[in-house]
Amino acid sequence: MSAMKRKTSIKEVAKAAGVSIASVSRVINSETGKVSPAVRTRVEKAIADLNYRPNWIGQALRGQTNNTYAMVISSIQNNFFSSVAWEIESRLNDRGAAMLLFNSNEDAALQERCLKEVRSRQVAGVFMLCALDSPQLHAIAGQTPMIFINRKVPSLPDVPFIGIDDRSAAMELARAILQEHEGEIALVSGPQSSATSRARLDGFRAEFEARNRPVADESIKEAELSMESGYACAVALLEDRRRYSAIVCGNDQIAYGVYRRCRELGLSIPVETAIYGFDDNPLNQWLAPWLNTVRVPYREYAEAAIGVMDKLHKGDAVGPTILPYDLVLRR
Amino acid sequence: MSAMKRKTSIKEVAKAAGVSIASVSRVINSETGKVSPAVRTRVEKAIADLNYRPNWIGQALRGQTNNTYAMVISSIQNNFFSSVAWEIESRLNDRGAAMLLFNSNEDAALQERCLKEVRSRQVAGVFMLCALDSPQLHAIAGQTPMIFINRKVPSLPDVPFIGIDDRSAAMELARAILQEHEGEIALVSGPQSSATSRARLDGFRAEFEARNRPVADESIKEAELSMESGYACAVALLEDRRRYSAIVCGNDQIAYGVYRRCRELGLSIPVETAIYGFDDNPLNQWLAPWLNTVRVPYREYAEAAIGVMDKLHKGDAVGPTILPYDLVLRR
DNA sequence: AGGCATCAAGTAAACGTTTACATAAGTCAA
DNA sequence: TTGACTTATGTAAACGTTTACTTGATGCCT
Repeated sequence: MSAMKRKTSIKEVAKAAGVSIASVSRVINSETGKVSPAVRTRVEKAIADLNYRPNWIGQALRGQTNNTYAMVISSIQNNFFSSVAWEIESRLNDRGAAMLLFNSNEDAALQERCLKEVRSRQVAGVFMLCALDSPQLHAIAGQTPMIFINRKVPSLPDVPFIGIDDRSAAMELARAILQEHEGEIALVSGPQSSATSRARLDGFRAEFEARNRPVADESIKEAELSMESGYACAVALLEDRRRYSAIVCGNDQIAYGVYRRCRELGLSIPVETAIYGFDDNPLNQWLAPWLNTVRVPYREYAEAAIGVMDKLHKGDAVGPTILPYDLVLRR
Repeated sequence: MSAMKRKTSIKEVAKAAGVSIASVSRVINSETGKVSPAVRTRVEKAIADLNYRPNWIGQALRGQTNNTYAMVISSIQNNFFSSVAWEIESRLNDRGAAMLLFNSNEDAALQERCLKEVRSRQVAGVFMLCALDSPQLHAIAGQTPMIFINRKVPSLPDVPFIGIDDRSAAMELARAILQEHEGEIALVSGPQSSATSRARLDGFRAEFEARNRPVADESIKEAELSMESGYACAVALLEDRRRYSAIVCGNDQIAYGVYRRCRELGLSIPVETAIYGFDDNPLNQWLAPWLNTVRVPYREYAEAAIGVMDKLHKGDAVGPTILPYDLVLRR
């Protein structure tokens, strides 16, 4: 085992084929017509014999574009996020690009560290899947093409955003909820530091109030974007036998946590208490048929993200991309 | 917006600080003592002023190590796999390394394409989370440190493997199942092209036969490692009112698909039919409390993977790492 | 035959680093 | 004062590519 063979370089291929490295390069980049058939075949044979693959680092250093993108994701545990990441990765791969994955874990310090790495690596573009506001984010903006997906950062209004209209989705869901439920309603929102969570909570409250059924303050909890935190909020919410006809959550992860607590308390879902989420993790149709939610078009997110990135590379100005959503009511 | 600023290079920092690029380099790599305090402060000021970050590509080209690893994962949809990937990513990040993520989607052609990319990029190491046998895999072995996680490739016995003893886990689970269920038992195994799936099926059958309760051929299906495929197998398995006391699946994803079909048929889980899986996706405790499974220690996988990678870099020979598992019976 | 395109192949510079080596300046002992 | 040693800094080569430019050969036109 021990020492690994040094990788073969273009020089060795050139020597083996008895040509200059320039010719090898020309063959690799298949500039048809710039090289004679005889040389081409000899070089191709040498490449095959030596099992040569061009060293990407050399290529990247020479040409200023390196075909590597960074994806900073706030929680790889979240099936919705990982689905978006995967869709983007697969499209990047289709064009011979690759994706560095970083998990910020919804932690500003960790995101800061990730972004420093990203900056060193001179990537061709950065996808921020739920970004937090932080200094390195500003350093990257204007230096590297960047896209915010699913959550915008208000202090960077010029960075292209891809998402849905969270406020009006929340309002539409709220209308459906009021229609369905006569009883009391609880809200477990996401962290108010996130623009997305704010917009959702805002939409819910606006609509509930407009219809004259405001939610009492003690029936509103602020969770983090995790199952654990959703669970903890549900524990608080459902203590002393208080019961709700519907519990509306800031996203699906929170809803999963709430679900667990309801199960523990023996509440029948969705008969006694209905649970509402947000995002529609693709897993729901398999594992959470009890969950009502808002379907966010993750495949279109990926499509749009790639399209916007291309435009940024061409130097075009790009505004926000607001995609349509669907209510998923599984009552 | 339009044109992005060219990134600042070491040369500009050197000019701004009025020193040579060598001095700047020395400051960056903080070789304490090799540079005078005066120069150090001037350089540090220039770095801060210009918001300079060393270009990783230059560093990588010069030193032969580039601090980037590749993770090729067979299904990012699978929460167990993505948890392992995440644990590894986080550990790599701790040491200032980064991880390229590729999704092979359990498709040999796609994996081939990913591995070609990997080879070009001259990564420091490759983590294969469920590999398929393929030519590029052999090209990488012996050229770049590589580790197989959760599934070995028999034709490459010298590549370090990290996993559990699938056969004996399956046997132990089979014993528990026989003890619990008097009625008929069905098997929905994973693809027999995978060594892991083979070992599991083998373990189940061996134990069932040893206890004189062999599974009938028509009660064994071979699924792919997806929820969809598990569903399709369950459709076939449960046609014409045939019913099972337990359905044993090759992994949790398959079990989710089986679960969906059982739900559609109105079977009460786990009373009428119990479902058994394998891996214990971390999501189970939240969303699939009905699932019995084998807990594979994903955190230890990551720990071990990093440790083995370090050893490979030192040139040490490494054998397989077999970790302990737990039965998770939620009856 | 001389001049001139056309074409294939080679030469060398450049990309941003690190680092072995050279140089210059300072310290100290004799 | 000189020689030897130490220390701080600068110079230049190297890493593996791509590509503008140069060279040399061939063919064609007049």
